[in-house]
Amino acid sequence: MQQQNDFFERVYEVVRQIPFGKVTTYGSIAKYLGAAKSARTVGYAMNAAHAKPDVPAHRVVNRIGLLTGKHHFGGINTMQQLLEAEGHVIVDDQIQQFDAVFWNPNA
DNA sequence: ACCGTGACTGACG
DNA sequence: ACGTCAGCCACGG
Repeated sequence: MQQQNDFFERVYEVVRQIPFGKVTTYGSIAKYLGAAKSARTVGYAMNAAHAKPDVPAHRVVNRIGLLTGKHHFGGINTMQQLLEAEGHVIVDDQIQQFDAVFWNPNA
């Protein structure tokens, strides 16, 4: 029963495994943790991930590649800039070619 | 212990 | 195709 240990730590561990230039979704992480219905909780965990430099929270977006959590970064454009620095193309706060850069932790 | 909030998602009309 | 509603889990007050 380590699964009920720190839910947040579980999330961070998955996020750290996201390869450079790739992104994933809250739902995929939740599913990987065995709590597919806890996508919102994953997002909440990311809120606390701000204190974890090893957790690239900017690589985590919602299911359509929208930077819903960008406001939680230092600056409104911080998340977008970080993603662009990794080669992503963002238009209207949405990652273009999202399917091509999506990384599924379950796979 | 109860209620409200939230970086979500899927289903319905 | 688009907008709206409800469910879900964890945390703070």
